[in-house]
Amino acid sequence: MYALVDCNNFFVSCERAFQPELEGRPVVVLSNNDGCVVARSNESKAMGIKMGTPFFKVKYLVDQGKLVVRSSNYTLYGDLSARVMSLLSEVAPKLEVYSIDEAFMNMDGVPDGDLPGICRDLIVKIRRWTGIPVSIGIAPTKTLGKVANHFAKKYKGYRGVCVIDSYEKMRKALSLTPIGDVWGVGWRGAPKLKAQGVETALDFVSRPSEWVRERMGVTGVRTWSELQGIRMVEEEKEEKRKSICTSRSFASMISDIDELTLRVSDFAGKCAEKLRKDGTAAGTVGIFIHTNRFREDLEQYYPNASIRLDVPANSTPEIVGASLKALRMVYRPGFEYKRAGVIVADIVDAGSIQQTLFGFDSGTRDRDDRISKVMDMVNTSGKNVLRLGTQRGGHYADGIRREFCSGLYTTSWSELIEVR
DNA sequence: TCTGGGGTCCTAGGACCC
DNA sequence: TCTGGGGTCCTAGGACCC
Repeated sequence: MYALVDCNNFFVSCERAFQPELEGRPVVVLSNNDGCVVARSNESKAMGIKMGTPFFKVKYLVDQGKLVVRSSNYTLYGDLSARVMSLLSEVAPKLEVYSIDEAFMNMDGVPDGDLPGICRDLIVKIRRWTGIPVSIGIAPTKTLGKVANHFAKKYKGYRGVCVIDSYEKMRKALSLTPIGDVWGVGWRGAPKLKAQGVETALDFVSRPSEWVRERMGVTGVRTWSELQGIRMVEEEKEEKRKSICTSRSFASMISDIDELTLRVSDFAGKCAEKLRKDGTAAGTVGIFIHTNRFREDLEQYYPNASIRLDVPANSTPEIVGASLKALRMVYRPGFEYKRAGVIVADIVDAGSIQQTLFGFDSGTRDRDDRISKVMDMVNTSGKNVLRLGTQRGGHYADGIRREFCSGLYTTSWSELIEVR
């Protein structure tokens, strides 16, 4: 069986873990730039605030004292996530961390009858040791685990743990699950299915597989099988990422190439760091820039460009250099840019890099690799203390609005000094 | 005034090969 | 005017997830 562990309202719960006075109050956490709502407490959900709502639309509630708001604090969330995951790994024979707030425990080998008890104890322990409330869904497939988890969250009677371990329970659960709530269906898929008379997950599995294949392709059939207890979603192998993206929206619009150069350099430097941390190198470096899609009064332009490297690289000078070359290919003056990003792809293991036939570039490569090594040694705190001349005069997150940020409860003292 | 960020997989269609 | 058949690889874009 799988046990899907999902943290309840994770970002809000992290804020509450260190600010107990927020307990019981309507709370939302905002995205970067304090842009939109990305996490809600049960109380703010009950007020009708939707996921993704732009903050300016609910600001009046904050002004009236009816809603508490926090800027997102990913350092804090990452830290608490690691603590929760480490508690899970003590119990699970195999643990797959699926996202910052979610993990699949593969409980194969543990007697089914023991699972509810183990999970109940785990919930209490996680709450006590980290302050984070979690719910657990137990089922033979991951997709059914998701279904079970929904019930565990929704109905208090389950005390956080819901099990689907029989044909009857499966049918019952599917009949109570709207098709749009099924993992893998999505907001585009649901209306199409409803138009064909499929309202619930049970309606869905009652259709023949060919019917599903025609309308939803092979992924649809996978979901269809999983809902009936047939494992189709594979175990995640511990593989490295195939692409890495660092992108940000700007607090205000930018049209100057020099200013864009600073931002793109920073994003590229961050990508290079992530590559080195993974022990990989990228064969392609791409950038994109975007005008503000919400400003219909302004002309829009959203080009992208990429550079193929002769030899995969992960040094800051090489990645930054390629990104700026790509930027110059597509930059056009006269536009107001709101967002930019760097994507590195065609990722390979750093150890397996083949030199070009004649090795013309090996001189600068060695130098660039040494530069990067030193940068990593100095930049241990995650802040760009040491950086290239083209990189911005600070951390890559400069120019990002964080008006409602709570304290840095779990970050180290040296970081604290730097942030102040 | 103000609207996030980081991933994966699948598919259709074009380019190219014989 | 008429103009094969079959295969692979790559890419962009769509859809989905958190």
